[in-house]
Amino acid sequence: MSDLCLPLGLEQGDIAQLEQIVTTSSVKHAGDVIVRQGAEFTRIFAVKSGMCKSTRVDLAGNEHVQNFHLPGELFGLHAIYAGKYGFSVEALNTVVLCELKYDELQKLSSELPSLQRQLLNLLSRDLYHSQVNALDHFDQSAEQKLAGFIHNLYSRFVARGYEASSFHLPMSRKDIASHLELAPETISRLLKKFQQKQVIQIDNRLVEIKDLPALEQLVHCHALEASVDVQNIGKLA
Amino acid sequence: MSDLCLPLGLEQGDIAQLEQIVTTSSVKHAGDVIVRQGAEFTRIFAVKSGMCKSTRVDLAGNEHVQNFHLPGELFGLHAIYAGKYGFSVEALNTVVLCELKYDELQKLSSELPSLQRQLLNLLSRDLYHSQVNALDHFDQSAEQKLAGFIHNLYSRFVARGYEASSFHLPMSRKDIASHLELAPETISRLLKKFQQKQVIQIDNRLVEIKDLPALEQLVHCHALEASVDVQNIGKLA
DNA sequence: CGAGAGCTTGAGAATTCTCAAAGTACGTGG
DNA sequence: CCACGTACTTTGAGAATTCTCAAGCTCTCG
Repeated sequence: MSDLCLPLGLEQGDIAQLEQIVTTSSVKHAGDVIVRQGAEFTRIFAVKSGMCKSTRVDLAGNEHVQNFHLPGELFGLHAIYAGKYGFSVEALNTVVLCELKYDELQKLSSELPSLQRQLLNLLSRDLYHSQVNALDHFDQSAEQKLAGFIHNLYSRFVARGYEASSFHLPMSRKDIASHLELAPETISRLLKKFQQKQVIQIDNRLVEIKDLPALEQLVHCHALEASVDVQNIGKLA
Repeated sequence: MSDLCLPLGLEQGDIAQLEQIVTTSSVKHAGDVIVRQGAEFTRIFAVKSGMCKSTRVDLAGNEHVQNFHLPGELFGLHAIYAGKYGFSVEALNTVVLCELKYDELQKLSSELPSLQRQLLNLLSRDLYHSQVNALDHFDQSAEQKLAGFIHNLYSRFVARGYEASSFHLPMSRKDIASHLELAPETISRLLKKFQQKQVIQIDNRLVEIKDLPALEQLVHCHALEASVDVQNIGKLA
């Protein structure tokens, strides 16, 4: 449990101190707002189970889905600097959370060097992901983005030890579209296309990955497309 | 100078310690590589003068310009977690840099609470920018992106105390295009369009902002376009 | 002054979006 | 337990932005 909630890699005694001092748990249900954009920053959160989405209303008034938070993942670190949250966070299904008060966490970290190092590592990891992964998916086609999204979810489930060849998407097509900056219609069309290529099976919000190598090909290599299309002409016609 | 190189907001004595222990300076020239993608992480850098660009070769082998680094800005913090740099950094013109060895910085920060806090703040600030600003510019049109880019450069120059109503762009159109994920031809066409609208004056790589409110309108509001177009039909015909 | 990189301009092509309508799932109340 | 309403999803057709390719121009630097 401490592994889920605080993947901090601390020494045993330090973990105990951390949990006793700064951690509380809470349960949220689909649609519950956990954090409101612009609210004062007091806590960081860790997802123990369930899934959340972070959304932001931009300067032009449009809402964007920034990310989805899976079990074992943290959110809120971006708000340390500004002192307020840059996103709203909402539960997509039933979610169990850890909450850590940042002021207590910071105080404790000045006493525990391993905690301090770990905090810097966590921030840096988020920074790395947000700067590097963003670029890796930047100029991709809609097809590559969606394939990358499904594969990314798969990888994150696997990394947490879940058997993830099939999983539930608790978010709407519109949420996925907003996250990838595509139109919901495009998501629909591409999911169907992937299914026709036998790469995935999609039944409402349940995804099953039928051909992982093909999915990985879709992410990186546009060239696959033609050959798969040829293979499937017979089946579709 | 310490203000430029280390905008850390530390107490006086702490600044002195930091500078003496971990800081060295170096000068680079246009085209010099400062950091190579994938190289072992040892240092973070601060730009004292000049401009750099961070680039990354993605998994598909395409190079992207991640960001440009202006005087007073840091780079390298993303690499703490992975232990290696995710980007190559190259000087765009003559650049003076501060270099800080991270292991020494970390050691010092466990002795200086204000430095520790400041490190967390800096990481969080980068994270905030990379997560929030990325979203704010995500689904914008090419026009909004480019206007936003010019306005962002302007703001960063102003924040550092420069008189920035006109400034030099040391990067190529191709670099700008790559940074905004547009084609270089699109950059050319839009710069010309902005000039025709009398929003900026562009002469090769020198930009002059002629109408700041109009530029800000371009960033946020697509509606302006029509009216400006109408105003300029006479002039263009 | 010449060579090469960088920039501009044009025309046609392609991806993705928008709008509209029909179909489907889910939760609530009868 | 079924019926209904609402929200979500799918599908289609046409429209729009941005890209690609190609050619000519220009600036810089040796």
